[in-house]
Amino acid sequence: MTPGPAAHRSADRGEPAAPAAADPTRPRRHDPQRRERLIDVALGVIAEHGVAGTTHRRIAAAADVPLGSMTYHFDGMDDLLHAAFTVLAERTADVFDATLSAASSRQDAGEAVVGLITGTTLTSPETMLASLELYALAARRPEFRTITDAWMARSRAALHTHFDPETALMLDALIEGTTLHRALSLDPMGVGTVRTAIRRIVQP
Amino acid sequence: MTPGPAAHRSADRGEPAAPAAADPTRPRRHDPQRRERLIDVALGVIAEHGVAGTTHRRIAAAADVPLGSMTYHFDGMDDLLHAAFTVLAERTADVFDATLSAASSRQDAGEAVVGLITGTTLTSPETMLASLELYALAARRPEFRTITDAWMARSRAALHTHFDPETALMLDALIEGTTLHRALSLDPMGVGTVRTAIRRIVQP
DNA sequence: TACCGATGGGTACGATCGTACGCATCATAC
DNA sequence: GTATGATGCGTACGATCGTACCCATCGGTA
Repeated sequence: MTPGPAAHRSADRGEPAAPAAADPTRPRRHDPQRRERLIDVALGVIAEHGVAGTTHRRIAAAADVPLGSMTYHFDGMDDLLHAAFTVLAERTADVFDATLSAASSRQDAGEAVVGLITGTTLTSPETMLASLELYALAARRPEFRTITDAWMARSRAALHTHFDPETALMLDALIEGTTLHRALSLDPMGVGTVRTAIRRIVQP
Repeated sequence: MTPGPAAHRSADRGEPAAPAAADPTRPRRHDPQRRERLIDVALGVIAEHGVAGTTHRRIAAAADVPLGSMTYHFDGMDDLLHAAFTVLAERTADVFDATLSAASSRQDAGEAVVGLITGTTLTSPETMLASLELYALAARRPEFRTITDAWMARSRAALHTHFDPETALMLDALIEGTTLHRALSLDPMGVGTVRTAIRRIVQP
């Protein structure tokens, strides 16, 4: 047995297999980072097709790797989803953290939040779509809750450096609802309204 | 051809079929409302397994009807999802409408919103889980947007009778974010915090 | 340089799914 | 009472999926 990163609990079926007549036009590739690349591609597939439409084959095709590569790098679909959503949460939280820690005043922080909501980094279609899928998954399956918990904890901590705990909680909820509505609504609320909402929530 | 409610664009394969030797212990049932019941059961299945895990067989088993009944009453999976989510949105909006129209003052309306958020009707696990699935689906597929659009329009209209348009928008977003966080968080924010947030948003 | 484990690559298998029928039987309109 | 269409029921088919292999071939280390 060849234990890959995602070691299988193997159970031989003792079957023959056709010789792997490698396509000469497609030589073997040296591809470190393949796992990381697969996670990236997986996030795109999740955003486009939802968890419901995310399959090993679809990801493999999108990443241009053979199907077998999926089972080598990931110990099943759940492991793949967990890895992908973890990356999503960490990336997003990193941006959130960095932006907020760059703010030097309470007013700056408020405006930074407005920028995050109305900007295109945190609320890109792909990020929003994948986040929604994560929420739906985490709400149903506790083993994915750790991802959202850590994410929310980081968000609150970042807000905490500028606002009192209760305000941070309310602000976090407002951010969530605003980004969600902006993603779903045909005519999303404008920047001015977002700014007004933030100001009302953070006032002493 | 027997055109059912969900007429098939039939294409005969000209195959024989085994005689339907009905199980004598399970006589044929007279079951009007079956379609409505299937929609109800489908919402439960969606909440429990997500759209990803929602299958005709699973719903049929949960509703204790034969598999064939699914294709008779619904013209495919999308039709089923559309019907189920439409019912979800209308039911939820009905409760929202009724509760808000019962409020006679601005203060009453604010307190009614607090009650909706912290109560158990609008934010039951099943409703929240199914709603999240709808959001994720609608964000990705425009043909489901009509459901969320109508839902959001009704919510805003209901809030509109008590608050100015901009406040209604902000309040709607806050409600969304708060219910979402309460559903995902391990220790959801308390009633007091919710009330404070609502008051801050609706202040003139 | 000679190994050898880590990685790349192809494919088969069993399970499950959506769907489409064919037939049986009831409710209802006449 | 009888015809007839709506509805209930069971099952087969082709597609697709997750997964588990087997084999080939590199890269790094001894």
